[in-house]
Amino acid sequence: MPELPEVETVVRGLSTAITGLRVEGVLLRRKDVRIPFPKDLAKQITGQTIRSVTRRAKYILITFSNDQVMIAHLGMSGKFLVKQGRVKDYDTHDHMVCALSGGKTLLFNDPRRFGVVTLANAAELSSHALLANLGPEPLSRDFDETYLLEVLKHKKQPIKNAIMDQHLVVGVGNIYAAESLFLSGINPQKPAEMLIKMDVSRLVKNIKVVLEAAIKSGGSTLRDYVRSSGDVGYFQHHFNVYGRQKLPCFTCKSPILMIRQAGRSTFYCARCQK
DNA sequence: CGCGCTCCCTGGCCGC
DNA sequence: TGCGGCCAGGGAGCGC
Repeated sequence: MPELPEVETVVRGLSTAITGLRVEGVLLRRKDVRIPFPKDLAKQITGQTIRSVTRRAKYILITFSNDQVMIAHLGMSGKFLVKQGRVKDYDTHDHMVCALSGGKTLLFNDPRRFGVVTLANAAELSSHALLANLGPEPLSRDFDETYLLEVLKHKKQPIKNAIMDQHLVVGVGNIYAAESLFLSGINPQKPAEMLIKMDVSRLVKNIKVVLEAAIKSGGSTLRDYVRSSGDVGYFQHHFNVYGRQKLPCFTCKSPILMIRQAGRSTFYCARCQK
């Protein structure tokens, strides 16, 4: 499901829905997703109040009144759902169920189980193994032309793979990598070190443009992705290349190509992207 | 050490 | 309709 805009959308929805509520009970319906749930998860958060819901990269951070932070990642298919009332019949993939005050129920559902739910102390959060080596936030001022030029220097890997590397910049996944390279007129196969300053400048700008536009649309809804409210996102209607193989480029009418890079599908226009 | 490949897992869709 | 194959928004780990 999620790249940065989808995670940001989930975080905003969750923040509104559950901030200030108290955890009345936790049910784990299996012992792990991608990694085991902490053994003392229920004990650590039961009775605590949810202080905030924030984001770092594609990780959702739920901070409790005892300074425990739940670090959650949605992987490919993870969802947080907030329901009014207590849930009786669970979906097969409802792995974590949190009963909250106000009669609300928070569900973590993840069919493919590539997601993560774990805990850390607030004070040790930034040095936690999952968060310690992440690159800058793409929408922050730290992500600029000077930075990207520097980290792409001497990188021979294709530019698309480079911008999807979370150590280099976070939040850019398969969709938004393709879309930002299209807007920048850069061939996704171009070795990163071959980008000239103007390419890098455009790429930085367009990564920000595309992510911000997607957040405004509530993210992209593909397949069954829904926000915790059950609403869907709309940004998929703005794709220029993603999923448009063989269809005419909106700019030049030549067919969009689909190739495979590092095991992932890449979509681009060979005429517009050099 | 930098990079690509494989794998984790389930489900939906397509073609036969 | 049933079934096999292929694909999927992520990322860790391994081997070259």
